[in-house]
Amino acid sequence: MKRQRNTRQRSLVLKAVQAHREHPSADQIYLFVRAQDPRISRGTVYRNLHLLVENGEARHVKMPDTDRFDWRVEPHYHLRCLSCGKVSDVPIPYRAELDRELSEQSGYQISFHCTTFEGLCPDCAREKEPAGK
Amino acid sequence: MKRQRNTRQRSLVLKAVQAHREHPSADQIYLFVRAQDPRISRGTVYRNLHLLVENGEARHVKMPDTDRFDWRVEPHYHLRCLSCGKVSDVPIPYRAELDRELSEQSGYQISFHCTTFEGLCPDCAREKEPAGK
DNA sequence: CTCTGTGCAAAAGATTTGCAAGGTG
DNA sequence: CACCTTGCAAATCTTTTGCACAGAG
Repeated sequence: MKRQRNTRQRSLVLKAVQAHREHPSADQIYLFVRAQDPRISRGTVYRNLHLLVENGEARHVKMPDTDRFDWRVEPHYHLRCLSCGKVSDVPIPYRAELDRELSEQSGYQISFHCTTFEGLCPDCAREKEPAGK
Repeated sequence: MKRQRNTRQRSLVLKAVQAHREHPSADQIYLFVRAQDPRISRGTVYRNLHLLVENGEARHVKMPDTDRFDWRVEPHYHLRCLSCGKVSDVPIPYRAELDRELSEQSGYQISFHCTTFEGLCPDCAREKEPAGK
């Protein structure tokens, strides 16, 4: 593995990821970090985000709109509001046995699985219901 | 709902989706259809793919690399090879009770969930193993 | 005829990359 | 001082869109 250096930019990006609980996008991280270092570039933020993910210090979460990043690295499921796009963690525990089960059935070496629930959050549901329609 | 017309391009796109079992990307569909109608444009293919999805005649599958389309519209899980990118259907049945369970726990109106397993397909696993690391 | 759909090309986003200069170990 | 990193800008890649014209009903 290539020897990595501790740069100011790198640690700013890591702190930014850890400071967010709302599963921020790369661009949100960029804007957040840039508030502390106006010279930082998007390229640097993207490069460092990928490094953090490779190092296991952050997690990459694929979402229909944009990719997001998560300070929680242990496997867990996500919940996304179809209306406002908000992403939250899901209280249902990760089912590792599914990976084993499918490995046997399919012959694949399954590493993990990602589950994302989609629906309306309470706020958005309230907004659409009342009118009765 | 707006009245839709039956155009040659539209049915070509639908047939193209139904002709594929490997979860093709929009661009693969475009190339496939263009072989039959060299004048068709990417815009038209994208527009028709979205219409088919809205009409419930095809399904949109989000993947880490590119979005893909699936002729099977009933809910089911997917399996993707981390090495070659191949996507297959998973024999494990869709668990609708999770949506109900999470709806109660979270207060969201959950519509559905997507699960994608990732790992090495038998071919790619064989390619990496033998040398014994 | 009327209005949806198409083709083309430009626009839009998000992310990646080449390169010279900078900064870390 | 070697070489990993950064900034900047240009390049990609995928998908979307504006508009005048074509064609389905």
